Amino acid sequence: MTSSRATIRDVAAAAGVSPTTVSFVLNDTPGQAIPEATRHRVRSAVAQLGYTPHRIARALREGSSRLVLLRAGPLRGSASMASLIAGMDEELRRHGHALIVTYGTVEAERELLEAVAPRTVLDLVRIYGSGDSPQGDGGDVDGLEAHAAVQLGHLLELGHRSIAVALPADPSFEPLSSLRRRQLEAAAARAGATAIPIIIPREPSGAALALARLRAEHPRATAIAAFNDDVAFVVLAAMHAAGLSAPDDLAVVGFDEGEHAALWNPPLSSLRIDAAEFGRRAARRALGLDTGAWQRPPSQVVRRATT
Amino acid sequence: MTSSRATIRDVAAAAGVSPTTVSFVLNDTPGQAIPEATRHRVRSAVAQLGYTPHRIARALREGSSRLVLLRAGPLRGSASMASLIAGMDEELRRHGHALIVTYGTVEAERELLEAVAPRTVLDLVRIYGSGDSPQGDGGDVDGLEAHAAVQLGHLLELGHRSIAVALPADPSFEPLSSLRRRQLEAAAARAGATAIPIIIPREPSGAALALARLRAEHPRATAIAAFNDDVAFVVLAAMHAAGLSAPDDLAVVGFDEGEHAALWNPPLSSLRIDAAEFGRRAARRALGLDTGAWQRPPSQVVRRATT
DNA sequence: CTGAAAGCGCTTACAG
DNA sequence: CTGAAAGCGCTTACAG
Repeated sequence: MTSSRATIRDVAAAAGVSPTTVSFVLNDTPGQAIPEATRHRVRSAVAQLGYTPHRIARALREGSSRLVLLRAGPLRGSASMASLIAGMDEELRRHGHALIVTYGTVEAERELLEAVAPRTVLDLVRIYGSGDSPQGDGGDVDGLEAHAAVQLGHLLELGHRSIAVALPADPSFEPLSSLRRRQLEAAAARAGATAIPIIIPREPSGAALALARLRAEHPRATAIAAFNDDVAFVVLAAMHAAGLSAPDDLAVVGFDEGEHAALWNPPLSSLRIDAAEFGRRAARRALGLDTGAWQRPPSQVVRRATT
Repeated sequence: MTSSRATIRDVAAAAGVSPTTVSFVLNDTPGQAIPEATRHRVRSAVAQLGYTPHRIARALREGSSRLVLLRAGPLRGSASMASLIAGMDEELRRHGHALIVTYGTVEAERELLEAVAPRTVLDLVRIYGSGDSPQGDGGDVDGLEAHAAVQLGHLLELGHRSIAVALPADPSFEPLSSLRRRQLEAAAARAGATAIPIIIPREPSGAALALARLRAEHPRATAIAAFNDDVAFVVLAAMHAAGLSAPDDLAVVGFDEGEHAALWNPPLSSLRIDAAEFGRRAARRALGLDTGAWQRPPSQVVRRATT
């Protein structure tokens, strides 16, 4: 017995109708008046034969696959990626689409695009950075801006008024790091506080220098809001080397809490982001669906030893 | 001017031949005696029209895409993944294939498989865990086993003879963690040393308990070979809490060095793995190509403060 | 040495 | 209410 997969013709034969009718029933094609009895016969045949449409054939016919490609870019390793992807994947699947995440180079992507012919290509930095509500509305914004406000809010509540914003030196984080800087500066200004951008290189010597300069030029700075946990770790290492400790000399808070924050010595306070809802919304938008009422993205600072 | 993409018929028309001939030339179909002059005409037309074969149509005809799907599984976040993927991607691309890496759930994968119809599905744990040379040949093995031997060798060279093997408690690391345990036990036995497997939970209290038990039951143990950097970090945190320090009380070495090893307090010695060559070989094997002479996978311990 | 024809499995005007 | 036919863009027996 050869068990090659059932085709739409097999279903048609089993249901005593034409492939056309099967297609109409399966796709709920609008404008067709097919009686419930016929629909039922078709569905039974589908179930019985275990028929599932051939996606490649459909893609050839329709011009593209029911697939969405998500370009992770520099956000690749970020902690909230997992929840974002999970949310997006779930929502996409609910609407018959599958998600492909790409981490690779530009050349590799060209091949991939040709091979899978996705319906949509999403750029994570773009969607995460911009959100879909009007910009500059004074607070009820989404995506990264809201998260940045929560991170800063933690420091503000603790009484800090002069706050350094620690950005990575690695240029591959652009345009994300500039965006963050602007968001934090705006949020600080709204609260009557000061944000001081500083660049933190990964190498210990460079980091030490950046830290020393901050201390010298801005002696009133009492806290550091880091671009992400990794930058916070570099800052913490530089502070340790300089005989400084958190939060006494400088409070430090991370962003997009990863699994190392709690393990670090000292344990790092950081912003925990659940991006699942954000992923779901991005998926709906990509499919041209209504995104519904917006809820603030859930994020909160988990306070540990460094603030 | 409509710029819909060129098809094989357009190329055929431009070259004054049939689509059949174009296909034969483009695919170097064996057994066809096409004169160089004709081939040249075809290639010129291809270049002039910027023709590139429609991958979906080809996939429908051939039954599968020229695509390889790599299942990352629990190795998802591992540091050597990036180099492995880069090597695999490069080699695949050289042979007209593209790589898709999947991190998702089983349900999501089903959809994806249907949608892209990959030529091959690779399971990273399986290929990484087993390698392709005969097992148990006493050293000239590849993949994880060779790496484990290098990690242990570092401790052996430093004079350690009773070495704990710190494994994660998370069951999702199976069967990888059992495999590693066996590899390390075998390598230790060959060197006349002892390997002591211990399970390290992620929670501080559990980790502290595991550490205390090790100290009590195996007072002669002087070193710990960790399953990966994360386990090493948990161990280091537990040691710090217990007032122990590395390497004086216990030497600690990580595995598959990530970006946090150097930043940690204290800086962690760890095994650095370059898996690009491994990825290239796995790609060749997946395509049914000769894998060539094997070279030991490059890995080395970067020594820092903990050993 | 080269081409007409069939067919991969769908969807969708079009006709009745 | 339903179906025959065309066609998405390829590849590959088959025939000459």
